[in-house]
Amino acid sequence: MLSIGQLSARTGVKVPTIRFYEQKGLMPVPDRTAGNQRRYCQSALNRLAFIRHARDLGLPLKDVAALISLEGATGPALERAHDIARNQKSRLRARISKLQALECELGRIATACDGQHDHVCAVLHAFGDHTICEGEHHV
Amino acid sequence: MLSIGQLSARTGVKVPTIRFYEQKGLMPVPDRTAGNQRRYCQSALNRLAFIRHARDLGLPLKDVAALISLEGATGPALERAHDIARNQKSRLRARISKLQALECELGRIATACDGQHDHVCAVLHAFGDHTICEGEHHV
DNA sequence: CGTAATTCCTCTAGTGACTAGAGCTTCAAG
DNA sequence: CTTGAAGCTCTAGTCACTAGAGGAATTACG
Repeated sequence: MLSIGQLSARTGVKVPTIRFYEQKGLMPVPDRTAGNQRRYCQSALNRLAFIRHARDLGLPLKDVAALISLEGATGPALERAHDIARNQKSRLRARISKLQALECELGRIATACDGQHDHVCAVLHAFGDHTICEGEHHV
Repeated sequence: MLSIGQLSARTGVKVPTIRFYEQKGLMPVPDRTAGNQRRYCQSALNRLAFIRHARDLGLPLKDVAALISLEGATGPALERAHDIARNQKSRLRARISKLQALECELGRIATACDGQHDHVCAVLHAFGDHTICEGEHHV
């Protein structure tokens, strides 16, 4: 049986975050000691790792909740899980290509000034001027 | 002189967002009609484009505010603008590489199940199991 | 067994960057 | 001059946490 602090230490998830997940219905309501402190078992550790992993992958909590509700399910209901994975993948891809365009532009901006600073800085101008951009980046 | 709605239409920034920027001190306090409605001139349009562009580049509002305060400045104070651009570029690069790793993994997850659903779905398992991952992705 | 340090509890409120809605007023077109 | 769109202020909600207050329980040490 783990205290919330031990659970936190083993998963890297902060203590208030664990309580927050419980409040949101993502973590099961744990047993309590006589003194009202939470005690967790192995399955809670697995659940928390699941949440953490899905969050690392960028899923919003409601998608995580949807996946949790599918745990142990079989049959066509599982299409939902695939949808979530596929959707997230395309969101991610769109995000990546946008960010790459922005990185490219930031590179241009960062080198736009010769460092002399004896004039109005080109960096500021570049931040302000969308029309300088070679590619589109307002997705 | 533009109404807030016209300014919104020309920049693609929503009306409540413009008011929000004003409240945060990013947009200058505009003139008002006798009936208390905001009226904007060209410089407000430029300012809003500046904010929007910097936001598109991922800068938080406080960095945008810092850049705005440097507008028209010359001399060594402008190092700050370069810092902001450089910092943002490296944040962005880190973010991109993390997202790429995640995309890769999501691809694996999305194809982890044969679509039969007559067993416990591998997608769910893959979401839960960090150890399957080939590369590290908890940056 | 006593006490001190640490961890835990609940609750509220704050973050960032908006977004939504209520309830009212003003403006522009016909 | 009326009507409907667009404007106003203000509050509250979103998401995913995070921080702090004020107090109770647990653990470690002597």
